[in-house]
Amino acid sequence: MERGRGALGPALELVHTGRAPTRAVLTAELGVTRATAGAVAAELEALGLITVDARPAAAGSQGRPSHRLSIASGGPVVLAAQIHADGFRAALVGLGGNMVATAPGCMTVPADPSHIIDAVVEAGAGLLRETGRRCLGAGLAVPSAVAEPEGTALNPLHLSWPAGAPVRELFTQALAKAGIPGPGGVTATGSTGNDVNLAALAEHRHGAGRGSRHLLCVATGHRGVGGALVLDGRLHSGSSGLALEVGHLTVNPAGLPCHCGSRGCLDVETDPLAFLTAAGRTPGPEVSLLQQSRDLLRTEYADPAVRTAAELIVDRLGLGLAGLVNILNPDRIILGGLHRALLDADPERLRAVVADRSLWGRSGSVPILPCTLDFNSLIGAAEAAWQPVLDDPLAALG
Amino acid sequence: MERGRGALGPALELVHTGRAPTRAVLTAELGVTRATAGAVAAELEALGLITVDARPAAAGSQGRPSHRLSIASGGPVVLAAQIHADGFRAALVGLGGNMVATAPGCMTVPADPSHIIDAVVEAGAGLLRETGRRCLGAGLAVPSAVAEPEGTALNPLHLSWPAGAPVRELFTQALAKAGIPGPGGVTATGSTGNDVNLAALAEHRHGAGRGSRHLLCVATGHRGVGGALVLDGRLHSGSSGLALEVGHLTVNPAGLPCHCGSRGCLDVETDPLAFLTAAGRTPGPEVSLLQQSRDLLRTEYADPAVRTAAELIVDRLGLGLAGLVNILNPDRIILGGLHRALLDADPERLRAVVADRSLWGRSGSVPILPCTLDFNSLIGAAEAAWQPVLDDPLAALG
DNA sequence: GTATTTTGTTTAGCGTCGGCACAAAGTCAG
DNA sequence: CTGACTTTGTGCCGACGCTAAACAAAATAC
Repeated sequence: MERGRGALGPALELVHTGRAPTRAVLTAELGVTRATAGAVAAELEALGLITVDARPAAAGSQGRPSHRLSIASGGPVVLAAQIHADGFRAALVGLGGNMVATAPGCMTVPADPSHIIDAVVEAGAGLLRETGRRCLGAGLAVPSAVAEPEGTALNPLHLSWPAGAPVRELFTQALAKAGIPGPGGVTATGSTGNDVNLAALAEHRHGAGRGSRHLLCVATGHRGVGGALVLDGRLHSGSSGLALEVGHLTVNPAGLPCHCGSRGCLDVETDPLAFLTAAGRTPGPEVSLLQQSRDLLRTEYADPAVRTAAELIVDRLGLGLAGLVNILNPDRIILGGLHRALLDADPERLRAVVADRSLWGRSGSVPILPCTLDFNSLIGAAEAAWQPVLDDPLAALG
Repeated sequence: MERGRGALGPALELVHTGRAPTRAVLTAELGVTRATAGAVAAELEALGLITVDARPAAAGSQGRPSHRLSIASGGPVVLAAQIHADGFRAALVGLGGNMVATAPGCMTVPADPSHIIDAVVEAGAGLLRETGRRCLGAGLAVPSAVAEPEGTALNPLHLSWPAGAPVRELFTQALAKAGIPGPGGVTATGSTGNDVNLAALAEHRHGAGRGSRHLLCVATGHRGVGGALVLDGRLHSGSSGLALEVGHLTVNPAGLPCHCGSRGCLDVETDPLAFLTAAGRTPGPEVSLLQQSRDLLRTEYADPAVRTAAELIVDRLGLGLAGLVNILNPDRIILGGLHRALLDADPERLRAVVADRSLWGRSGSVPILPCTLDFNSLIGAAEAAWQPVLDDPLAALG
């Protein structure tokens, strides 16, 4: 009677990522019969996850007009949270990456991981109480490499946390304490992950990475460079969660010494501090280095010193990206943070450097694109939290 | 009636890789019921791919003794071939990596791709006539990067072929001309692939890589360094087959210039020529550089000059491997060619360098192992040819 | 107004697998 | 030797998830 259990997850993912506006394209995308696609859509609607419009959409073309599929409003949400150097953000996120509610965003120095994670979860619990929405899971992004499968933060550099803080365990405990219900009525087990990884996941699902099968994302925030790889729609974080540490590729053999023991690493040669220094500016303490760099690029790009500095950083970045292209052979590259701003400032130069310095650059260069979600690891944390539901909606909803 | 169609492929793969000696462990590995595992085994036996021993194996433990599953002798084979600088090899390979028949191995300079591929296929056709075995597919390894999905050899450096030679198309045409039957009675479409990639596949299925989920292989033959990555049992060759070009990581900033435009690349700093030069030896023309290097390591490692040279190369190699560990986070590394010999000469030094120079070396170092199949790309070509059968035995056998 | 095209639904049926009872073939304890 | 136990293998049935095919619906095309 109830058809389409195995295809339920893929179907939900298609609607979730906006790739299945109607049952007709759902049929085509899933490669199943119309009967199955119809049954799957009916099942997802019965679960309260999507809605099928009663009236057909505006026709225009020949044939019977199709009914629009959309994310159910008022449907379940997940708790997404992000911890950064100055505090945290928390939000409820529905399917389709819809922000349902956002907490004010506390600005405090997150000295003790346990305290701030408790606060994050409490903020989320407040949002859930206010909105009365059903919560199916929770995700947390931290600015640190996260070891798998333990879920410990190895280098929470900007947070003055102890290395190896058991972030996932703390998060799970806090969720249990706050009584946040998760899949199957049980208290949710939270997902946690490296923020660049999660931001890349967000770009893949809802941003510039949609449709890519081998997506490489590189970004620099305040200090250091982060990378992430999304293969066939799943984050590739290596055998223990520590892959894509791209910051220590050598891009300037005679360059600055790096804490890794080498010199001229991508990490220290292409971050905002390197750019500001190259442009001859002394960074001020008032706003972030990233903000100062962006402002400089926007307002003073005509200044030869600024332009030369930008080109220098672009050349180094291009060298690093070329190295990554040689190793990973992605079909798309998305840049965030300062790298995105540099790409915007002079797209052709960066693409030329990458094509020139990668081995197979001449036989087909990789598209290099700016991120479209501003590398939003909050959305990414939500994506990670939705993953179990996308994998098996029935099991996740009980 | 006939159960176990979906589990047929995974079951065959388990027997093929020697991980399912009996139906009982097949049950456990597949995560199905005994009924299903039994039906699957019966089906595979009916297809002539495996045999179930009539007599139970020696018991020893409590309970009903189990019957041994093994690869059917006299069963179907695939044609595997390898082209190298001095000629080619061709063989018939059964399931389980069993060499069934080997062609004498022509030693001629492969000037024209079309001619040598025709010769390879002719040799294979001869083997098939002699043995009368059924052929289910064919695979060819070439010492060059192979672009996907076109199947063209981009840098057949040692072969004096034109860059971009359509290897797969030539191979497929030659197979059709020779009338080599493939899956479903139709003429086989051949697989072709980069030889290091295929050798890595062989190591994963039948060698030191068995059971690894994130396997990195690095090897140097005569000149240059090749890499390959096997993720969850499938070769990862990137979006267009050009991934894992690991030869141009910088490992010696002040080093030799490389044809890629940089200097101090892994390619020119850790290959046999670099080793021989560092040891103060003038390479002779009689045997290959790889052979000379191996001999030197084996017979004169006591000589301080040789030992120092080896340590120098090991240090550079360790730096390159550490860079790859930072990016790929494999759970195992397998070395071949000279790199394998260097590992054998001083395992601890290489492991220490990698642990020290990789970011997370202290929190768990990667096992670095020598290859056990001598990086046999012939077996790897066979694995690639078997893949369709392993994916769907029924479809492949008609 | 009828034909055509495309979308959606209903019904029947089939293949694959799990569940369960049962049978088979060994070890173990006495 | 005998019976209890443990593990392996098989037969039967039903549930589930899909396809196939016929039918129905709603638009455009002429």
